[in-house]
Amino acid sequence: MTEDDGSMKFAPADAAPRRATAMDVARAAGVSRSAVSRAFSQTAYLDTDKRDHIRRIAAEMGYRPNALAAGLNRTRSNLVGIVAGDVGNLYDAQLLSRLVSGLTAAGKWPVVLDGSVGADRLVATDIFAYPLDAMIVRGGSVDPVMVDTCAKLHIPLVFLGCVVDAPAVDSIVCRNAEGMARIADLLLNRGRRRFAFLGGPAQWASQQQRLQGLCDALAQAGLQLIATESADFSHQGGAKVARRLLQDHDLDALVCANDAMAIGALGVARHDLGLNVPADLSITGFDDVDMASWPCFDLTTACNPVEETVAGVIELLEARLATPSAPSRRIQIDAHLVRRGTH
Amino acid sequence: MTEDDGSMKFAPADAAPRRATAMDVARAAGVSRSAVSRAFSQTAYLDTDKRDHIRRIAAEMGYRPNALAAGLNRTRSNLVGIVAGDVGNLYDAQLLSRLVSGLTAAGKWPVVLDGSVGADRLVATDIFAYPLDAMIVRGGSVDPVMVDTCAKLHIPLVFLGCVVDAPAVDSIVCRNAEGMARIADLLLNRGRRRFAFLGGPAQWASQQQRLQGLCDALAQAGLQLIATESADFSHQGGAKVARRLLQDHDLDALVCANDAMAIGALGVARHDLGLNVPADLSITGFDDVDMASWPCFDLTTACNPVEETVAGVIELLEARLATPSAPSRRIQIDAHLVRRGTH
DNA sequence: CTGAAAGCGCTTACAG
DNA sequence: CTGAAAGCGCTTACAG
Repeated sequence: MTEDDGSMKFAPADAAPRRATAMDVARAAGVSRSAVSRAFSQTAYLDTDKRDHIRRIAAEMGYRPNALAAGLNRTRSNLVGIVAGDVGNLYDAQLLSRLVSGLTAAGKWPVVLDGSVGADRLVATDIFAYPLDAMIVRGGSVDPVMVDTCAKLHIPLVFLGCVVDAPAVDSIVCRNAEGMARIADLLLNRGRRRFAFLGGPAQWASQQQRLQGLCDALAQAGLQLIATESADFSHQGGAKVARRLLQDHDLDALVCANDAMAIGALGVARHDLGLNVPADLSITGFDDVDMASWPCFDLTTACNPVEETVAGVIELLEARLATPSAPSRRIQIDAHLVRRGTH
Repeated sequence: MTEDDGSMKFAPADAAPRRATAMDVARAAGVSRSAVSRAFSQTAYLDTDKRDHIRRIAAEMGYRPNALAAGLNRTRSNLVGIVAGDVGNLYDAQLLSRLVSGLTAAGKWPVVLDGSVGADRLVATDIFAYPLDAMIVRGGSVDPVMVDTCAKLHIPLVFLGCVVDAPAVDSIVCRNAEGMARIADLLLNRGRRRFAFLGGPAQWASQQQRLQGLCDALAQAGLQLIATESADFSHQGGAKVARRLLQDHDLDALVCANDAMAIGALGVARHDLGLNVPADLSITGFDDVDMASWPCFDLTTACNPVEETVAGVIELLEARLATPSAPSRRIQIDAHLVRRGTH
């Protein structure tokens, strides 16, 4: 009964309205489809007046060249996958956030994937149906199935947190052992002798390196760890295991594999066990997340610098895209000591 | 000099190796391109043996249908933009993380954008060149330019944190005023009378509603706020402004607009000013981030439930995609009281 | 300087 | 049941 009836046959109410295409703009502007395409190209020749005219009409119609269609003709999609780490982990959350900003600034669009589902399931999803320019994986251990899948699809990989030896796979890692040795030396110089290590999950390469760095530094001083236990890198897990360690052993230094667990341990030591940190006991972290500097924690830790890491990822990415066949690279980042109030 | 010389003319070392296409698989399997396409379609007819044969060869070659090319023929790209909030903010970080998981589970791939650059700049980027199925915006206030841009491109919008009245734009918000009234009632019942409000940036709709809810509840008790100040929703900002408020006024209740600021205020009150919380002073937050439940904080707050919010976003999204022309919807989420140790 | 045409990799009516 | 062809929206040699 309305005036729309005629057209409704062709455009039912529930159809998604179509986005304007170059053809639509060409018709509206009275030019060819090619001219519209050229109006949005940096390199193509087109009369300035004509270009302005086309762009004005396009703006009115809300037209933008469809990147998916354009991508078919190009070699790049500008889409980059990020397999996020455990975002409950504060360091991983900060890293992800900065990575998103860094990639955006580099002209790439980050498609964020939930790494907690595991590589097997990830590989089975249709994210690999998209011609990603690269995949960035944050994780503590290598996923061979991920490496294989990306290799077959010619998707360059950047691993963030562990080293992978495969063609077109680059890595960026922290010098964990050296960072931990700095912490150990600080504590040894302060006179600490009874050390325990509160570690993370064993499959994390960084966890093993941090433990190794600690053990080596202690060995040089003729000491060894009194106890070693593992938690899940979380605040809660750290608190729980720290309680056991502190109750079962007479310690003067509790070295934790990351800040979140150290902060959990700090709460247990001070509030539950009534220990005086740092008078009776040193507690240290690793990473230097934002929270470590809060006055209520003031945590002594080793800084795993996020900005530098992200800059490294971007550098690896751009080099790899420029030269797909280049040999694999590994960037190592120094973790410097951050002396605060808990050692 | 090597046997490869002949082919190198056509494939220079630095060209990105090409991904296998349906044509490549067709040749290898001795079938038509159409057959390959059908082998990967749920609905198309294809002899079972032939399908198995094609899929086996495809697996060997690492072939997957290119989603970008397929997307040209479909109405959906399965790409969804997320304009992330301030990820330094713990609540926003949790929300983003859960949103990524929720969208992935719903078969959508989240492209994460850095909201801190501002809508004007975002709209100018070429992310809108991609035919996004939808855009999810986390933010405290409306960006008209974002709404206009999405409308022209027929990209449905979901606002998360403020209500927008425009066609094909849905919203999901917390019942901020009611949540804050619950906190106020709790404190009034406990006998508090001298209230101050530590708010967030004025342009955030949620901030205004939280303030309003507090004022109304106080008015009903014949009271009004002694002081109101604003910070930036951060821990550090909250600490700084809380110090001023507590030094300048004789308060028995400091109501904060979010948890991060409340935790900052808690540190200042207890450690710097030597106040006894909750004996002398109540401090409350809003959101109930993970950290609020840590024993060292044990913050009384109102829970702004992340899971429920994410479920609501997904529901709005799916309904909108199913019926693009449906009237705009608004979902409201209840913020329930979480009584802990700081009131 | 600009239009018509071919091609990017896929899907899907259309014939057979 | 399956192949050849048209079309999705774009870019870019190729002619003019």
